Amino acid sequence: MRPDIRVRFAPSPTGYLHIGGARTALFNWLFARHHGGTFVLRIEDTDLKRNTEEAAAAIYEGLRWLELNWDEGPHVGGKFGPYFQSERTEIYERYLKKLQDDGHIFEDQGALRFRSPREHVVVDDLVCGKIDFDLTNPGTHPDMTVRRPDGSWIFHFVNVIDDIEMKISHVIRGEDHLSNTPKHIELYRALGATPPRFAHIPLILNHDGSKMSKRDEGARVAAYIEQGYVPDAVRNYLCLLGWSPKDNREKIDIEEVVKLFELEKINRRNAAFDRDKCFWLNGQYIAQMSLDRFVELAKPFLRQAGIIAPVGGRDSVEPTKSIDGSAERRPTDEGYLRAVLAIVKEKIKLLSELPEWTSYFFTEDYEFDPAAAEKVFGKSEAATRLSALREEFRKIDNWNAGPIESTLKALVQKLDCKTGDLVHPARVAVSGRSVGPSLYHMLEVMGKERVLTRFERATAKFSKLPGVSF
RNA sequence: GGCGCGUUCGUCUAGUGGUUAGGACACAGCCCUCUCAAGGCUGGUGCACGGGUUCGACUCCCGUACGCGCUGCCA
Repeated sequence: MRPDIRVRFAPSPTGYLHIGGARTALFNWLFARHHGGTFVLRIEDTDLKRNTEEAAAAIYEGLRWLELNWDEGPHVGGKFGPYFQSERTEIYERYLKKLQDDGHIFEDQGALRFRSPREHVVVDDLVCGKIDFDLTNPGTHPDMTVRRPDGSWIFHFVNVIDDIEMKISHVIRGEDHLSNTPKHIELYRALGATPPRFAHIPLILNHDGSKMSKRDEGARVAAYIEQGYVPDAVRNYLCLLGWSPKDNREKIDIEEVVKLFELEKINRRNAAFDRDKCFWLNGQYIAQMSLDRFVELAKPFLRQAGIIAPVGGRDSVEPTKSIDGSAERRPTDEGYLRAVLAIVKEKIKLLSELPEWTSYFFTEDYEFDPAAAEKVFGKSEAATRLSALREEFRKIDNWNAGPIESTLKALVQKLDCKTGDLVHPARVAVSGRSVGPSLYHMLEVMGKERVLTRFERATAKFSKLPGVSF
């Protein structure tokens, strides 16, 4: 434990959490956890006093989703609060008074400015190394404003004061602040405070190298939540942007990263966000996670799609009307849901793909993809073969993938056709789609009765009007 | 413009004076196969450029180019 190590993530409540901000938060969190220090969340709402809580909600949501829990800050408190800058005015007044008394402040048309000592300032950065800034020229480095005429505060000033007050030991932030750092150090010195250690981490850019702005797709953490990314995967990917375990591992547990993480090992170059790799990593996480975890993550997406009941607590599958108007008989238990999810788990890369991959398991009113129907049932033998397959399936007593497969294969021999000649019609018949999970497992999960019913219906549907488009 | 940071396959990276420059994603081909994936195998593409230093530079130094950031009474 290193109680002296205190870091903070200090976002402005803009109404969303930027992916770059998320990584800054992540690196702060990793550093704190690595050393057993404290991770503080501070909301820098100097500018916008209204709707702060609302705008900050997206930040909380993003951080919680990534499981970057803060030790001090909004909701959890702490002995260095308040953690909203809008509530710290007296503190800033006090520091301003001190600077004024010491002659560091002068008025400029109503605004207050800090008079620079006009010296060289060396920033000894943990990531970038020692950098010498020449602040002697007022033309290139004007005295910074600390308070506007209307009394509102400027970021540089309150940021430094809060870091002093909150006893921040290491400032880990985006490289866009590197050039501001010498100014901040001047402030620390004028206040007689020891500056914290600084670590400026590289920025995240778009894939084409341009700066990622809030408008860019993928800039908001919320977008990943909506698209069905797994938090562990996104967090893992973010770890790899500017940091590396150096042993060629890509998928790496967060506990392991906490163990290995060091600021000195962070890259200095900006990194482009590679959506493909993040997507791939997400698939890896889904394929390798436990079924329990997958079910837990899948439920919100299934609820939203109306596939399972939108109630909290119980996720029973509600009967809906089938095509002929009678109430469907289908399993309403968790077991069926788990069985369905188990066979699509290794197939999907995003949780948002779940509805299209699972809806037909839960309703008789599933759509038939016209292209798939045309391709498979365009051949006149398809319906006949499906009918024959139904007859063979009808005889199966132990309805499991094994017997289902051997029965189908036996019929292939008998009819002297290819496996696909039976598999494809069967797949389209029960799902309406040409792609899906392993057929035999899918049929097993659906249950014999349901499969036979669907086969029958599809046979009728596709043998009636040969040649007519579906 | 000034100041600062950066520059290894398309992208993320390993590499710190002597390597056939390694891995991953993406891409192409093959295998597997009931579809789609997954998995396996194979392949191509890289040290921005120019000077130094050195027996020897991807590795060190200087310059150029390019990229990014800062240069606000934004954060």
